[in-house]
Amino acid sequence: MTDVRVRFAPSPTGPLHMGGVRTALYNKLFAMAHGGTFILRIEDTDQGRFVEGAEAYIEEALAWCGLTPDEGVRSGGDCGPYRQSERTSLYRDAIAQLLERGWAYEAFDTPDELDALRKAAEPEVWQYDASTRGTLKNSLTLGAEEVAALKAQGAPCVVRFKTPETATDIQLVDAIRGEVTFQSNILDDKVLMKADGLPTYHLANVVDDHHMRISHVIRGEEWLPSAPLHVLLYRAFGWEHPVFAHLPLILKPTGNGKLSKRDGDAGGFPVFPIDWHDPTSGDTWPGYREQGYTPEAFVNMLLMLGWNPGDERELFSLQEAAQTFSLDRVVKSGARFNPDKAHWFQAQHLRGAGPQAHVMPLQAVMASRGVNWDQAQCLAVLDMMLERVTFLTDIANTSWLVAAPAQFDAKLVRKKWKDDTSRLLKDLASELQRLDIFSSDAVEACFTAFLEARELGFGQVLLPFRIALTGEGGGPSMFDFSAFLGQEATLSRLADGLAAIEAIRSQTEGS
RNA sequence: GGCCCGUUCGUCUAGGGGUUAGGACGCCAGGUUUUCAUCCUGGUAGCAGGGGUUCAAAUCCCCUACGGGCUACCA
Repeated sequence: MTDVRVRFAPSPTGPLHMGGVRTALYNKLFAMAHGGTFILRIEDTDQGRFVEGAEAYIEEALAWCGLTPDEGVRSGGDCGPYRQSERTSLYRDAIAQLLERGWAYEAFDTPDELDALRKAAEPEVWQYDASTRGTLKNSLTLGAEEVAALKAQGAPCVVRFKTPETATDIQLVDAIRGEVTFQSNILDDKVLMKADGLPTYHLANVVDDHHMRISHVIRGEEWLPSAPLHVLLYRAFGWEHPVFAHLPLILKPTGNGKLSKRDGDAGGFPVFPIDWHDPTSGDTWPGYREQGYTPEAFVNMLLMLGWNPGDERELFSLQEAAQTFSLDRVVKSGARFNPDKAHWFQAQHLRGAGPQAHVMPLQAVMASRGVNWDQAQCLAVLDMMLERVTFLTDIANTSWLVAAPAQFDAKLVRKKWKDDTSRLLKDLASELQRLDIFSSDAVEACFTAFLEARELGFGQVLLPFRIALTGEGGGPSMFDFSAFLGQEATLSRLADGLAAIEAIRSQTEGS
């Protein structure tokens, strides 16, 4: 096999969304699996839709996901420049070649004129194609002098592809879908070069893929309809076309259609890998990174949305995935995105990495909230909490970890408190006060002895103890948590908690 | 409208002529746990419909329906 070279070619018209990230992922994985090269090419030929910051966003998002390109604007490489706006001479040469060989022609029809034609034809669909081009203003119908005159006047001019008049089948073998056939006569004469002198996607794409020696074009299904045009273009140039693989789309979790950026709002999930600050509206769109997802979890979730290894494994690192990834195991149908499953992947990756792995990140998260825990404290908290949370931020949001509870679950208090409960906890407090070493084991031993001496069950004292210290009925081992708080804080929380709870109880009785 | 792609539990999917149609998420139940969560065990639920081909069809073919994409001087 020739060298595998694949590219991800987004256009900097806005933030990359998760569908785009998945396309990049599959490209990267395919390159990794074959010892190939993953290229990032910026398709910035539409100056009208250019968005400031979008290119930087793309690079940063890919980097966060671990999908760093081997070649690209930042990474460099032999086939640069990697921005299409910097490759215009290549496209001009290509156009000259096509014009010379009769595969393209110049057209002078204005957008308004074409719009009018389309309007007039309604409800039929009007196309600029082999059947209509003979009646329009182009270098095929106009004389050479007239064309020259128009150009001399500076009349706007585009170059269109001259689709073959004779209807033939255009067949291509898609690596995911198998054989796909199109009738050539349904194709229209696509604009290859716009009036501003910049190429359209079709031209730039084919020219760059050829010059960058791309072996496999792995892209979204939305490109399948233009694949026959691309095949024709390769033929016109006399180039061999790469292998095509059209990926299924990611669909909305509910309702119809492909996932779009507005869906996140309604569904309460991010659509973008990292936060996007829209420079024109000033809006911020949430990203998976800022939601607390680890890149490994995010990428794993994306991986399984349209691909599977053929066995029952679901949890993969990038390297593991690269070892089994293949295009023929990509699913053909669109995949509805499921936020619940994204959650599950995150929880799996969080726990799978173990407490130690999250010490520094947790320390940073806490610091950003004004809580300065040392590494030992972070580790202790992770040991207690990792299996109870999905995100590290869930820990930061657990307020009783940092401060005595401001709220107590009144219903729970009413249910669990007997008349002697507070008395018991006060007795327990004096026992705890006597401890010289306040470790988890020591607290547990003290507790057990306390219960045995009074012939009490765990539930009668432990749950009230928990409620007094956390305000809630669930959470980690109270022995661990007491040790984490330390003797002084434990006792003061207990005393304050009891006071607050007594207030609740007397209120309840009074009403 | 036209062209192209697709359709297995609610969702992601395995299965490609003979399977009790498998797994995962979710949900429900039980167990473990001082509690919650984790974990374990079990349950729930599916081949879009109709015609063929075949001894035999989720699987191959055709039609229909439905879903999706494209149909710009956007990518």
